[in-house]
Order: sequence, then C-alpha cells, then structure tokens
Amino acid sequence: MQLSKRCEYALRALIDLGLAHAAGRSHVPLPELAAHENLPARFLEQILQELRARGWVGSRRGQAGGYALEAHAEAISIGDVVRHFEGPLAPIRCASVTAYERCSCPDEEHCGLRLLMVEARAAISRVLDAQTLADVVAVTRRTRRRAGLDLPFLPPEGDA
Amino acid sequence: MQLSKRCEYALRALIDLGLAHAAGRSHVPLPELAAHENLPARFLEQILQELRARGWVGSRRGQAGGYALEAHAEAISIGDVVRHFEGPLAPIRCASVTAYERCSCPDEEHCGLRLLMVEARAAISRVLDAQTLADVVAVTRRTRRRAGLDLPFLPPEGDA
DNA sequence: ATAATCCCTATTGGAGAAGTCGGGATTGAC
DNA sequence: GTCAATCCCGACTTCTCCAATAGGGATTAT
Repeated sequence: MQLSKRCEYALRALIDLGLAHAAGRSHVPLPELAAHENLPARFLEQILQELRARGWVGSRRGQAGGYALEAHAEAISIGDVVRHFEGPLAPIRCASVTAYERCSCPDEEHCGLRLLMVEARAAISRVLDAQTLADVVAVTRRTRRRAGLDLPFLPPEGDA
Repeated sequence: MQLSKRCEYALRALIDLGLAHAAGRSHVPLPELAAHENLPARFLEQILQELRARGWVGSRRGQAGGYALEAHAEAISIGDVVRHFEGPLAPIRCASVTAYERCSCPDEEHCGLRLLMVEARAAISRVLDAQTLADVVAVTRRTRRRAGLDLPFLPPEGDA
C-alpha cells in the first residue's frame, strides 16, 4: 500500500509551497525547495513540472523566479494528488468508485473480498478526500508554533 | 494504493479454501481452484507455495491431493496477508506502526503529512486488521445464500 | 551581459510484476 | 507395479515502472 517517492515528494513540495504562501512568500526557487526537503533537485524538478501541467502549481523564470501554488490550497484535496500519481485509492479495481473495472472472479456481486475492499477504499477516502492541502498546511503550522519553532519559507526582505 | 495481483490472487485462493473448508471439503486441487477463479494455474501454484511456506495453507500430493487451509480461518487476519505480500499498510514508512523508518524531511515530528498518513494507516488497519478470513468467508456464504445461490466447493461424494 | 532560474527531452540502471516452462517427487487407484 | 494425478522446485522471460541523472535551451531581473 506504499506511495511512490514521486507522490510523496509531490505532497511534500505542495505543502512547502503552501507554507510559503501562508508565510506571505510568492515564489520559491527549486534549489531552496530541494535543499529544505533533502531531495534530489533534478528529480524534484520533474515532479514540479508535472504539478504545473496539472495546474496545481505555477512558476516564474529568471532571477527571483521559482514555484508557487497556483490553485487555492483549500481546493487541492490530498486524495486527488494521490490519485494523480498512484491511480485509484481502492486496493482492487472492482472496489473502486472512480475507476471501477470488472474483475475475473466468478461472482463479483457476492464476493466478500470485494465488499471488504469497498470498505477499505471508503476508509481511505474518508481520510484523504476530506483533507485538503490547506488543512495539512494548517496542522503543520499549528504544531510547529506550539512547539515554539519558527515557520519555514519566510519572505527574503520585501517579497510580493 | 493498488494491491498486486499476487496478493489479490492469494486472498481469493484463501477465501476459496475457507469456503471449501466450511463446506466440509478437505483438499482442493490446484486445477479446480484455478478454473474456479479464472486464474493462470502455474502462477497461482507459485502463490499457493508461498502461502504454504507461510503456514497458512497445507497440501497433499498424489490423487485426491490438493490444498487446504492449515491455520484456522479466524486466526488469519486479512491485514497480515496484505502485509506479507505488500509490506506495511502505511502509505509512507514514517507513518508505519509495524515498520517505521525515519524519513528525510526536515521536521518529522511536526510534519502534517505524516500525521495525515498516520490517520490513513489507522483507517486501513481498522478495516483490514479487524477482519479475519473467517469473516470474509462468512460474508460470502451469507450473501450467496441470501441470493439463493448454492455454495461452491461442495465435497465430491464422501470426502474426509 | 550575466547569472539565476525554469523548461524540455532523453537515457539509465535496477527492481519488481506477472507470468511461463521443464522436469522431479509423491501418492492413490487399478 | 504401473499409471495418472497431483504437488514441488527452480529457472527464465517479458514488460513496465521507479528513481534518478544528464544535457542543453529559453527567459528574466539586475
């Protein structure tokens, strides 16, 4: 049930951009993101391009360029990000809501396995589809603040 | 979040063996299992060997041989079967209970993503770890009976 | 002009998924 | 004792995807 690194890094990058936005920062350059998250820059770049193509992230070139959230953080559901990188949430296709596919078993309708997996998929969806990027960003900010830590991605002297 | 075919077939085979047991059948030969589930026999065989090695399934050779449940169906949790084939239930390692691993992010403790994934893993576990093979078999039998269908894997004339 | 940035395409190395195949060892029935 | 059905074991293949690396082009603030 593991997520791919692509998906994990994508989520981490989105959260960072959300944090940056919340901190009043506009664009964050790739090197800074990669350094902050300890990720290979070139690989992360690929992923950010994918997020851009998908419309979740915007970019600006040249000096003072970088990446920023394009969509509203409240409009990005974690479930959808996962779906984009991993496909359907359901463990087996015949239990999927968004990508149902008939399975090869003799009696799908009365299959106990399918019924169980429908429950599993519902449980996953209840967590991942209910939470938006904004929620995750908010939790991160709150817990960090409670611990007395300062927030990352502060603007570098007068940033619009 | 998809399960591999290996894992799916393993679960289907286990359920079949559970149904057979419940129907008073002792051993079911591979060809019958494969035909009933529409699965490639040779591949399914591999999987059954794996289930046998793990102690969930027993076998008998020669004529009137085949496979049968070795463990009690109530003792086989679906979550454990999934874990055996797919690894930890948690979407990311730093959210795993049974296979925790530190992640490369700068502040794991206050990471909103991790907290979310801990919830996701809990939700999955609540479904898959709570259900045993016996439960799934029972559901299958019940729903089939309600629909007026007869149960599969009946003993072939006086089977011990 | 220049340095920092994003943008695009290709390639690689390795692992794992999903099977396939050939042949050996047991066992029950006749 | 033979025979057919069955399990047992290990190798092999084919394909896809993952995770990452690499090279070089376009854009933009200073």
